[in-house]
Amino acid sequence: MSAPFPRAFYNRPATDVARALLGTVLVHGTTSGRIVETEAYLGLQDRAAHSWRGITPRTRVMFGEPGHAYVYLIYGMYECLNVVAEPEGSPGCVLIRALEPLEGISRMKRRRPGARGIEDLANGPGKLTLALGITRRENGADFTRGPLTIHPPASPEKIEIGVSPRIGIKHCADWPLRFFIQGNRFVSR
DNA sequence: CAATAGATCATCT
DNA sequence: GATGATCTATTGC
Repeated sequence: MSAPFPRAFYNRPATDVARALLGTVLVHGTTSGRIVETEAYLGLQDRAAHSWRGITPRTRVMFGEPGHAYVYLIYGMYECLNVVAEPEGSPGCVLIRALEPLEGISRMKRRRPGARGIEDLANGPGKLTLALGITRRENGADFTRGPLTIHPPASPEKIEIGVSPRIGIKHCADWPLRFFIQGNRFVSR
């Protein structure tokens, strides 16, 4: 596997990072998956973003150095993984919404007993954190160092990027900030 | 198939 | 004290 992306990869607008992450490989321990769906959250202008009001204990990492993880608990039960983008002080981030499982599939199945097939293992933000064993312990982790890392695709590929409004939010519900690999069967519904 | 309810808690008002 | 960047099971056509 090639080296993780350098810090500079993450140091640009959240929408750019969201598109660039499609097709890349997220690795945690012995499990990995190809990122097939992302959403951008912009920060102060974006009322759907947790960081829109400014720094709080929870949103602190999003105002920090790019290339770190922001993991939070949603609805009291599930955790969601975000990649911090943009220069320090600018709180853009990217929610990872779906993965195509690559390595450690038997382990993922064990962590997700309800899943019917490979498609259901990580085709949603709460599912992929369970499948890869990512929890709030990983909040603030550095994607350039590990054990949680993101790598370029193993082989070059051309993908077609689909765009739509984001899922499950109330504010700014019509902003086209969700990106996915067109036609991929591991994208969430 | 589509719609809906329930689980469950950290975070912010 | 209200509110979610969700998922699953269940109900109703």
